[in-house]
Amino acid sequence: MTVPDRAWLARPVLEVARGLLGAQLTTSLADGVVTVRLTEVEAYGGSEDPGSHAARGRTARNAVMFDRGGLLYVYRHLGLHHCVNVVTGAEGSASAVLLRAGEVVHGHGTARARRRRHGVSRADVDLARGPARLAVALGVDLGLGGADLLDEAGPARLTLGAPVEEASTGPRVGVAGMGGDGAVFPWRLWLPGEPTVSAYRPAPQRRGGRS
DNA sequence: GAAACGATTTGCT
DNA sequence: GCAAATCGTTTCT
Repeated sequence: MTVPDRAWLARPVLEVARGLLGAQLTTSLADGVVTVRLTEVEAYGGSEDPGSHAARGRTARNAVMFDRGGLLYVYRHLGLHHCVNVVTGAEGSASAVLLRAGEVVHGHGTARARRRRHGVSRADVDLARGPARLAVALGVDLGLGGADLLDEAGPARLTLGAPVEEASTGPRVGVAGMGGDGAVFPWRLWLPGEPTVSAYRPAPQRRGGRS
Protein backbone atom coordinates (compact mmCIF):
# COMPACT_ATOMS: atom_id res chain seq x y z
CA MET A 1 0.00 0.00 0.00
CA THR A 2 1.70 3.13 -1.16
CA VAL A 3 0.85 6.78 -1.45
CA PRO A 4 0.96 8.24 -4.97
CA ASP A 5 3.10 11.26 -5.75
CA ARG A 6 2.42 14.17 -8.05
CA ALA A 7 4.29 12.56 -10.95
CA TRP A 8 2.15 9.42 -10.71
CA LEU A 9 -0.98 11.51 -11.05
CA ALA A 10 0.45 13.56 -13.90
CA ARG A 11 0.62 10.58 -16.26
CA PRO A 12 -1.90 10.12 -19.11
CA VAL A 13 -5.42 9.93 -17.74
CA LEU A 14 -6.07 6.36 -18.90
CA GLU A 15 -3.02 5.08 -17.04
CA VAL A 16 -4.01 6.91 -13.90
CA ALA A 17 -7.56 5.63 -14.20
CA ARG A 18 -6.30 2.08 -14.42
CA GLY A 19 -4.03 2.67 -11.46
CA LEU A 20 -6.92 3.95 -9.40
CA LEU A 21 -8.74 0.63 -9.70
CA GLY A 22 -8.17 -1.16 -6.43
CA ALA A 23 -6.83 1.99 -4.77
CA GLN A 24 -8.40 3.23 -1.57
CA LEU A 25 -9.84 6.66 -0.91
CA THR A 26 -10.27 7.77 2.67
CA THR A 27 -12.16 10.81 3.91
CA SER A 28 -11.76 12.06 7.47
CA LEU A 29 -14.67 14.31 8.33
CA ALA A 30 -16.39 15.51 11.45
CA ASP A 31 -18.89 12.66 11.44
CA GLY A 32 -16.44 9.85 10.84
CA VAL A 33 -13.77 8.21 8.72
CA VAL A 34 -14.71 6.12 5.69
CA THR A 35 -12.46 4.21 3.31
CA VAL A 36 -13.62 3.02 -0.10
CA ARG A 37 -11.80 0.63 -2.42
CA LEU A 38 -12.41 1.81 -5.96
CA THR A 39 -13.87 -0.79 -8.30
CA GLU A 40 -15.14 1.34 -11.19
CA VAL A 41 -13.83 4.56 -12.74
CA GLU A 42 -14.19 6.61 -15.90
CA ALA A 43 -11.51 8.65 -17.65
CA TYR A 44 -12.27 12.11 -18.98
CA GLY A 45 -9.91 13.97 -21.25
CA GLY A 46 -9.48 17.68 -21.32
CA SER A 47 -10.62 20.17 -23.92
CA GLU A 48 -10.52 17.59 -26.72
CA ASP A 49 -13.01 15.27 -25.03
CA PRO A 50 -16.61 16.23 -25.94
CA GLY A 51 -17.89 14.35 -22.92
CA SER A 52 -15.74 16.27 -20.51
CA HIS A 53 -16.90 19.25 -18.52
CA ALA A 54 -13.77 20.95 -19.80
CA ALA A 55 -14.79 20.48 -23.44
CA ARG A 56 -15.89 24.09 -23.78
CA GLY A 57 -12.94 25.58 -22.02
CA ARG A 58 -12.24 26.78 -18.56
CA THR A 59 -15.15 28.11 -16.51
CA ALA A 60 -15.67 28.96 -12.87
CA ARG A 61 -17.06 25.51 -12.17
CA ASN A 62 -14.42 23.34 -13.82
CA ALA A 63 -11.41 25.53 -13.02
CA VAL A 64 -9.99 22.93 -10.65
CA MET A 65 -9.80 20.44 -13.53
CA PHE A 66 -7.15 22.65 -15.09
CA ASP A 67 -5.13 22.67 -11.91
CA ARG A 68 -2.46 20.13 -10.94
CA GLY A 69 -3.19 16.43 -10.64
CA GLY A 70 -4.17 15.09 -7.26
CA LEU A 71 -6.89 17.60 -6.52
CA LEU A 72 -10.51 16.64 -6.00
CA TYR A 73 -13.07 17.92 -8.49
CA VAL A 74 -16.60 17.79 -7.11
CA TYR A 75 -19.72 18.96 -8.87
CA ARG A 76 -23.45 18.82 -8.27
CA HIS A 77 -25.56 16.99 -10.77
CA LEU A 78 -29.28 17.61 -11.35
CA GLY A 79 -29.36 19.67 -8.20
CA LEU A 80 -29.51 16.46 -6.19
CA HIS A 81 -26.33 14.48 -6.35
CA HIS A 82 -22.61 14.96 -6.04
CA CYS A 83 -20.01 13.31 -8.24
CA VAL A 84 -16.34 12.92 -7.30
CA ASN A 85 -13.36 13.16 -9.65
CA VAL A 86 -9.61 12.95 -9.24
CA VAL A 87 -7.86 15.58 -11.34
CA THR A 88 -4.98 14.16 -13.38
CA GLY A 89 -2.25 15.52 -15.60
CA ALA A 90 0.01 18.48 -15.05
CA GLU A 91 -1.26 21.96 -14.35
CA GLY A 92 -2.95 23.23 -17.49
CA SER A 93 -4.26 19.83 -18.48
CA ALA A 94 -7.95 19.39 -17.73
CA SER A 95 -8.19 15.60 -17.59
CA ALA A 96 -9.80 13.87 -14.64
CA VAL A 97 -11.06 10.48 -13.50
CA LEU A 98 -14.65 10.09 -12.37
CA LEU A 99 -15.03 7.70 -9.45
CA ARG A 100 -18.10 5.66 -10.31
CA ALA A 101 -18.26 2.94 -7.68
CA GLY A 102 -16.39 1.26 -4.87
CA GLU A 103 -16.53 -1.04 -1.91
CA VAL A 104 -16.71 0.38 1.60
CA VAL A 105 -13.86 -1.31 3.48
CA HIS A 106 -13.82 0.87 6.59
CA GLY A 107 -16.40 3.02 8.34
CA HIS A 108 -19.53 1.09 7.41
CA GLY A 109 -21.39 2.62 10.34
CA THR A 110 -20.62 6.16 9.24
CA ALA A 111 -21.45 5.38 5.62
CA ARG A 112 -24.78 3.84 6.59
CA ALA A 113 -25.61 6.81 8.80
CA ARG A 114 -24.96 9.19 5.89
CA ARG A 115 -27.14 7.01 3.69
CA ARG A 116 -29.99 7.12 6.19
CA ARG A 117 -29.69 10.87 6.30
CA HIS A 118 -30.43 10.81 2.58
CA GLY A 119 -33.61 8.94 3.30
CA VAL A 120 -32.81 5.57 1.76
CA SER A 121 -31.23 2.61 3.46
CA ARG A 122 -29.11 0.21 1.45
CA ALA A 123 -27.22 -3.03 1.73
CA ASP A 124 -23.48 -2.70 2.33
CA VAL A 125 -22.65 -3.78 -1.19
CA ASP A 126 -24.76 -0.92 -2.56
CA LEU A 127 -23.40 1.79 -0.24
CA ALA A 128 -20.95 3.09 -2.84
CA ARG A 129 -22.38 1.49 -5.96
CA GLY A 130 -22.85 4.41 -8.36
CA PRO A 131 -21.22 7.86 -8.55
CA ALA A 132 -23.70 9.70 -6.33
CA ARG A 133 -23.88 6.90 -3.77
CA LEU A 134 -20.09 6.83 -3.61
CA ALA A 135 -20.13 10.54 -2.83
CA VAL A 136 -22.70 10.03 -0.09
CA ALA A 137 -20.76 7.16 1.50
CA LEU A 138 -17.58 9.25 1.57
CA GLY A 139 -19.45 12.31 2.78
CA VAL A 140 -18.15 14.31 -0.18
CA ASP A 141 -19.87 17.55 -1.05
CA LEU A 142 -18.88 20.76 -2.79
CA GLY A 143 -16.87 21.75 0.28
CA LEU A 144 -14.28 19.10 -0.58
CA GLY A 145 -13.83 20.41 -4.09
CA GLY A 146 -10.22 21.40 -4.62
CA ALA A 147 -8.96 19.33 -1.70
CA ASP A 148 -5.47 17.92 -2.32
CA LEU A 149 -5.24 14.14 -2.01
CA LEU A 150 -1.50 14.44 -1.39
CA ASP A 151 -1.95 16.77 1.57
CA GLU A 152 -1.34 14.66 4.66
CA ALA A 153 -3.38 17.03 6.78
CA GLY A 154 -6.22 17.19 4.25
CA PRO A 155 -9.69 15.65 4.59
CA ALA A 156 -9.20 13.17 1.74
CA ARG A 157 -6.30 10.79 1.17
CA LEU A 158 -5.47 8.26 -1.52
CA THR A 159 -3.52 5.01 -1.08
CA LEU A 160 -2.65 2.67 -3.92
CA GLY A 161 -3.18 -1.05 -3.82
CA ALA A 162 -1.29 -3.63 -5.82
CA PRO A 163 -1.50 -2.91 -9.56
CA VAL A 164 -4.51 -4.70 -11.03
CA GLU A 165 -3.74 -7.61 -13.30
CA GLU A 166 -7.01 -7.42 -15.15
CA ALA A 167 -9.43 -4.62 -15.86
CA SER A 168 -12.53 -4.68 -18.02
CA THR A 169 -13.26 -1.72 -20.27
CA GLY A 170 -16.33 -0.37 -21.98
CA PRO A 171 -18.11 2.74 -23.17
CA ARG A 172 -18.65 5.50 -20.68
CA VAL A 173 -22.02 5.85 -19.04
CA GLY A 174 -24.14 8.86 -19.89
CA VAL A 175 -21.85 9.97 -22.68
CA ALA A 176 -23.05 9.20 -26.17
CA GLY A 177 -20.44 8.46 -28.77
CA MET A 178 -17.42 10.45 -29.70
CA GLY A 179 -16.30 11.34 -33.16
CA GLY A 180 -19.88 11.43 -34.41
CA ASP A 181 -19.69 8.00 -36.01
CA GLY A 182 -20.63 6.17 -32.90
CA ALA A 183 -16.97 5.65 -32.24
CA VAL A 184 -16.81 5.34 -28.50
CA PHE A 185 -13.73 5.51 -26.38
CA PRO A 186 -13.71 2.57 -23.97
CA TRP A 187 -12.76 4.80 -21.10
CA ARG A 188 -14.88 3.16 -18.45
CA LEU A 189 -12.79 0.73 -16.43
CA TRP A 190 -13.84 -1.69 -13.74
CA LEU A 191 -12.67 -4.72 -11.81
CA PRO A 192 -14.30 -7.83 -13.28
CA GLY A 193 -16.46 -9.82 -10.93
CA GLU A 194 -16.89 -7.08 -8.33
CA PRO A 195 -20.46 -6.94 -7.02
CA THR A 196 -20.04 -3.24 -6.24
CA VAL A 197 -19.68 -2.22 -9.89
CA SER A 198 -22.67 -0.19 -11.02
CA ALA A 199 -25.04 -1.56 -13.62
CA TYR A 200 -24.29 -0.35 -17.13
CA ARG A 201 -26.86 1.91 -18.69
CA PRO A 202 -26.44 2.91 -22.34
CA ALA A 203 -26.00 6.59 -22.95
CA PRO A 204 -29.25 8.17 -24.15
CA GLN A 205 -29.12 8.93 -27.85
CA ARG A 206 -28.51 12.57 -28.48
CA ARG A 207 -31.03 14.35 -30.67
CA GLY A 208 -30.36 13.70 -34.32
CA GLY A 209 -29.00 10.24 -33.73
CA ARG A 210 -30.35 7.55 -35.98
CA SER A 211 -31.47 4.13 -34.92
C1' DG B 1 -32.16 38.73 -17.50
C1' DA B 2 -34.18 34.24 -18.95
C1' DA B 3 -34.10 29.49 -20.35
C1' DA B 4 -32.30 24.98 -21.03
C1' DC B 5 -29.86 21.14 -19.42
C1' DG B 6 -27.15 17.63 -16.93
C1' DA B 7 -20.85 12.17 -16.05
C1' DT B 8 -28.06 10.09 -11.53
C1' DT B 9 -31.12 8.02 -8.29
C1' DT B 10 -35.35 6.84 -6.68
C1' DG B 11 -40.15 5.86 -6.59
C1' DC B 12 -44.36 4.85 -8.76
C1' DT B 13 -47.21 2.35 -12.47
C1' DG C 1 -40.07 0.33 -17.35
C1' DC C 2 -40.66 5.32 -17.16
C1' DA C 3 -40.71 9.84 -15.30
C1' DA C 4 -40.00 13.06 -11.59
C1' DA C 5 -36.95 15.47 -8.53
C1' DT C 6 -34.18 20.00 -8.27
C1' DC C 7 -30.56 23.81 -8.81
C1' DG C 8 -26.08 25.65 -10.29
C1' DT C 9 -23.81 26.58 -14.51
C1' DT C 10 -23.78 27.76 -19.12
C1' DT C 11 -25.72 29.76 -23.10
C1' DC C 12 -28.83 32.56 -25.64
C1' DT C 13 -31.76 36.74 -26.35
